[in-house]
Amino acid sequence: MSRYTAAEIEPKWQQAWESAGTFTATRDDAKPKYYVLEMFPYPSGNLHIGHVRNYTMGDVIARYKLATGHALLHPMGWDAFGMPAENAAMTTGVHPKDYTYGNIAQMKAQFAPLGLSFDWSREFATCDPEYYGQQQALFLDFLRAGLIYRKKAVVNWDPVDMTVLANEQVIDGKGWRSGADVERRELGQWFFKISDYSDELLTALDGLDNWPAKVKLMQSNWIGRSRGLQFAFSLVDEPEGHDRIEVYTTRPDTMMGASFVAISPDHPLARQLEDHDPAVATFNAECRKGGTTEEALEKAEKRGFDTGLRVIHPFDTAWELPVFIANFVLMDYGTGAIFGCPAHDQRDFDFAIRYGLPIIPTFLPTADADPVLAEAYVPPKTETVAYVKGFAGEKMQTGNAAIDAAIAFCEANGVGAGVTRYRLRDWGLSRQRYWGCPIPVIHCPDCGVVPEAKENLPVELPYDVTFDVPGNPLDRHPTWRDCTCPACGGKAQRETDTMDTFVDSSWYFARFTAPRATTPTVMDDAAYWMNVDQYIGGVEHAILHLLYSRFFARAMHVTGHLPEMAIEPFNALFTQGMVTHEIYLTRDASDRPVYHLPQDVQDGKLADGTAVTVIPSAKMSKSKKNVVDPDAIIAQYGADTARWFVLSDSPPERDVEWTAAGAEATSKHLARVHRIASDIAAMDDGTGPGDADLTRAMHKTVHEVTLGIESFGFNAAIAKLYAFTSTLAKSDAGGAGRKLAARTLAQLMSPMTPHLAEEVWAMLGGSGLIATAPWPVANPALLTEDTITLPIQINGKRRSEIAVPVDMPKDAIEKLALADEAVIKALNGAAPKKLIVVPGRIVNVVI
RNA sequence: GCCGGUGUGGCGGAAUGGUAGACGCAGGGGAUUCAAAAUCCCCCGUUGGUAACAACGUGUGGGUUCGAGUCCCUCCACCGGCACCA
Repeated sequence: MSRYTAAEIEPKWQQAWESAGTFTATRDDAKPKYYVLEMFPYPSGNLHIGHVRNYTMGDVIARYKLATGHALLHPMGWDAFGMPAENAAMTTGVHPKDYTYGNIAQMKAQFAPLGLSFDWSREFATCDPEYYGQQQALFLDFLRAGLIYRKKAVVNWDPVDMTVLANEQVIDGKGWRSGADVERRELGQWFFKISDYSDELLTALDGLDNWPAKVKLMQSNWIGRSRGLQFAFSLVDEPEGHDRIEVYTTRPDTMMGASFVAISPDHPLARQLEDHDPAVATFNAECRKGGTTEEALEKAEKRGFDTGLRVIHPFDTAWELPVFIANFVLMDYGTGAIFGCPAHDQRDFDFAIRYGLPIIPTFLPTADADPVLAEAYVPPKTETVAYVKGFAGEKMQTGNAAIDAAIAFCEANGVGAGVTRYRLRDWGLSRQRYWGCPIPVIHCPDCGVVPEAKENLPVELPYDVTFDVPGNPLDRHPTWRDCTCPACGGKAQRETDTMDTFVDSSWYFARFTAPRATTPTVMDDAAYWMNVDQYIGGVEHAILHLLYSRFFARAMHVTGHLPEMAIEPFNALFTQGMVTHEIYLTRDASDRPVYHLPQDVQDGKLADGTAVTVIPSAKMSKSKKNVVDPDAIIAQYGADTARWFVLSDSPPERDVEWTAAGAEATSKHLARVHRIASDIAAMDDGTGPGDADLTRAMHKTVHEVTLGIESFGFNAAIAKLYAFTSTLAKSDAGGAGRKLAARTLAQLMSPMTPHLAEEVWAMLGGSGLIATAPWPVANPALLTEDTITLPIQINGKRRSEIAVPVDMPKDAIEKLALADEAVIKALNGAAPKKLIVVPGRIVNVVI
């Protein structure tokens, strides 16, 4: 009897698929097409167990769709631009290009033994000039179509290294290398006009039936449509060029409770004041310290500066309000100015206490409540329950209706206008970095900003750069910057900013439909393969990547690069959980964190006995070193074991904490399947007493596993396969029946453990490759039992059970239930208060 | 701070509002063996009880329902995102 040796069978079948071209995407009009895509990886150089889980899931879907008769597209590529390559260049001196392509080669080699059904003939990396050149072509088309523009935007500025920092590089408000206090500084940048699509991107979410509700909700909140009032406060003493302050509020019903106006330190008025008043300049400079993230801004201590300016309340010319500059007002949102209503907003309440401002309630929980508040009273948004001091002295109720009424009242009285606003901001794509797609424009002293001519694309990154000083090496490259203006032919300079790597990943799915084309896409191929039928990736991409891709698909349609049917590029989305692991940490002499790999930690200690701090499970990341290397598991047990284990261990949408235990058990199970199959292969054909039972169990399993795969219930499907394996092992069916059952088992396992499945299939005389054998179909007649056990509850607690024919009518079940011994005893002669019979489910006797 | 999610035995987890704990791991017992490995069989939420059985039990506290892990509200803990990490 042969033994299960993964190391022998796995390369053999990988070779067989390769030479048969099993997974080469081929257009075939006789079949439905299916495009399955997993979010492509950043080539860190090391495949970790999270990748294995992610790509195995996609592989299961891909193999299942192939077996159910689809023309399959299942491509793979590399999201290859980004900061890590530049960081490596700075720390180890390796060139980002060599680093990246080296990592790609290494990771591709790690992918090979997993037996994934990728069509490698379509592979590309986003750092291939053939790819980013087409991205530059898209940029030029978008620019021409008015989808890209230039404006100033804030960045994190390291005043010591004189360089722009990513949010990740700002730690507690300080630069990660210099340790200097980071400042917010404005820079001219390129922007995609994604805000033009706010409403479209929001309403189109409704059509995404096969997207997780939580992702649609997150996107919806991110876009953040709000209805509010925009109006202006008149300034009492008008500083030069300013006679009013425009504000936007979603709570116009609280206007009568206003007690101050606050403007952003970046508001034009604040900037003007700072030019004349050193105290304002000092305050504003203080406000500009720290990083640019919304989190940092929101968590910062709320501070204000009284400008001494006063404004007039629009409904009472005698009512003057002070104007503060406040660090919590953001120039990017609304108008960069707000009015504060301390009575009904906790942040404003705290601010009012701090600066001695009045707290004027316009609503109270009840008509007789104390109007002196101890904390802000936030009235319910949707219900109309509170007592309200409304406009012009009358009382009204709160809620959305009141907000609408407030807008109407203000409009009628010539105070502002109701407007719809979106939280979504335009997408800044400029990055002051080397390792990205160069922005193909030229700055000409005579013509200004001039797009590069398409025939000059790709604008390739120069190789001869150095990373010995901070900043973008393109800025100090001796010759690359110099060029001729495409418009006037005079001397000019290239833009040295490169594109945000989110641009790279916003259209790669479209590029896979024609990866070698000399245009970004080919309409005919895009029309055939798009959309992605199933997209799979981490929930951490639920907002930005997916929103940007949805925008890009629309922009590509507008510029003639995608058909209209592809403007929502992902038909179905599955967000898989992350593989997490504990983080092991020590501190160096200057108290900086030093991370350690799990393999270097034993019982909470390093090899030299140093105790490590254990941080609870977190997303695996290279920088935190909490990664698990799948190579060792594959070497010891084989790919099928690794694949089965990552799928069986927990539901795919949930995070899973990796533990080494369990791989051994999986390996034993696969060996058991192999052993059972070889025993069955040796049997003579014929019938046996267990034929009917085995057939029934087989059809049930086909049904359940098929449903499990289609609904991403991989762990539950695997549980059914365990159960069926035991059934088969114990069956006394004849050889013919058992061979069929074993072949079917192999087919059902084939998406998860493709190599073992092929081996078993061949052993049992299956024809051709199991990968392309038609998927088994369950006979519906064999899926139901003749008799079922019905639990009987008394007052909702299970007390007994009865066996009934599956189609027994309700009244017959009632009679049978009332005749049950436990029920008779509980009733004690009395009639039940209520008798609930749910056919096929349960009986509940209420006493 | 804001937005979204998750919480069930020793562990991973299962469960269209209908028998909570499927399946797997770990653990215990047994068979086989000279012995072991491998394999096969049985037990396995907590407490009480010889047992039958009973009570309790799905993060907390409430609610809706004949019936709640599942629906609603409150709170707690953890995870993800917050626009320059990818």
